[in-house]
Amino acid sequence: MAKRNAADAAQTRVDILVKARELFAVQGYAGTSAREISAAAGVTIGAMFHHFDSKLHLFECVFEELELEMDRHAKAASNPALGLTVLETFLAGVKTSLEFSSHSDFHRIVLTEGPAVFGEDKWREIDARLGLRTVMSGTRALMAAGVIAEQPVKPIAILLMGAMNAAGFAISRGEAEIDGDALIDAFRLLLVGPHKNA
Amino acid sequence: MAKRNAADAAQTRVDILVKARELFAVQGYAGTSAREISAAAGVTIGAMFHHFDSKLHLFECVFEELELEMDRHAKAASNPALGLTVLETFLAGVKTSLEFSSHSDFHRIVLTEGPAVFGEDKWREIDARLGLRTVMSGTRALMAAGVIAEQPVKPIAILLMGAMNAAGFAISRGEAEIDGDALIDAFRLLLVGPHKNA
DNA sequence: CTATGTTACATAACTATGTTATGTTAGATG
DNA sequence: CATCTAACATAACATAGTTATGTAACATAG
Repeated sequence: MAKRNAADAAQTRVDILVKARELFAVQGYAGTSAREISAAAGVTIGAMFHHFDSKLHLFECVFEELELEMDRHAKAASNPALGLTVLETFLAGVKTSLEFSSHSDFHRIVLTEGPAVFGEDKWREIDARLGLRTVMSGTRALMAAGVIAEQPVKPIAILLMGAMNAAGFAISRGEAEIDGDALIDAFRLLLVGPHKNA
Repeated sequence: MAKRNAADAAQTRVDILVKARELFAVQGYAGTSAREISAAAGVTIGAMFHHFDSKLHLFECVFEELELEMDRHAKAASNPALGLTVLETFLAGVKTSLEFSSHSDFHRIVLTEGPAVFGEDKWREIDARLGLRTVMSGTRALMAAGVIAEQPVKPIAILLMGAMNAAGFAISRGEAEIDGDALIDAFRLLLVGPHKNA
């Protein structure tokens, strides 16, 4: 078969993206060959390279897709919900992002493969552009409410975002003693300090 | 030339390790070919594969070397120094580990390439075995001293270790507003909370 | 409706890579 | 001195990403 219509071609492209995502998520970037992806998608390598400039470009497209999904979830969660305190609103955002970080596709492709495939600088640039702004705004709210001490916002936001990422990693390991609630509790206590509880 | 003595062979092995470390640190694992390493070390590929089973094995050896260096530094810093408070002793440990995380070799090879090359599970296993115990013991000291709230130690230790890693990443980027002191200050305020200062 | 061009693929060749198989030689050992 | 083995070198191999080339269906112009 050769050229069908534009809709068919778009479908082929989607098929490739779907299979690439599945394989990258399980086997990683280096562990997945271009031929394996094209075979899984039911097309030839030539077709794949017709739709994507390179294997790296294909990975970028899968990566971006996951980023956009994450972004959608984060925006939904950062909605200043009904009657929650500043702290609990922040923690709700943390919990959502944390759940997302533990999605195996996102975790493997964005968090693990991303830095090695793109190089750190480029990856951090993307990560900061996407997530740090949200965390910084939440952090400012915490400071304004007196939950955390007044201080420059960026350093503390970096620490909190790092803690969130680490929590996502920890959850995805499925280790004993560690689950979302335990980490959220730890986050709450970390922010509130020992003086208000006990 | 062929077989010299055992000392010469050991030197050859070291030469390969040194060059592999340099190249992996700059170009990453996938971006560095075995032939490039052997050429840089002044040997043939055959010689390289005589000393190391595979490219992965060579990477493992470089990785382990960096881990041991880190371990040595961490132990030196966790020495309960003269007259420091529990908090300041903990922060001194944080600062040392943070400085190390910003070493480009360690950062690239252990923190960035490691997870992608080994896979996350194996990498986390190594990371936890090496670092988490130290952080947990420091965390216990903080709790005993009343600096942070009484709670299960592992979740909070995971968050703190994640924050430390993120701080190391941030520093290595050389971004404006961010340096070791700023992050240590943020760490101090995060632990102490708003109630003791101001 | 036919001619033409473009798009969407397929096939196959090219190069570089990790790896392995096969030498070859110098030093240790008996 | 004979032999064995360790320390290399050389070359072949399979697979990877990539590219060049071919081909057929569809859209469009006339």
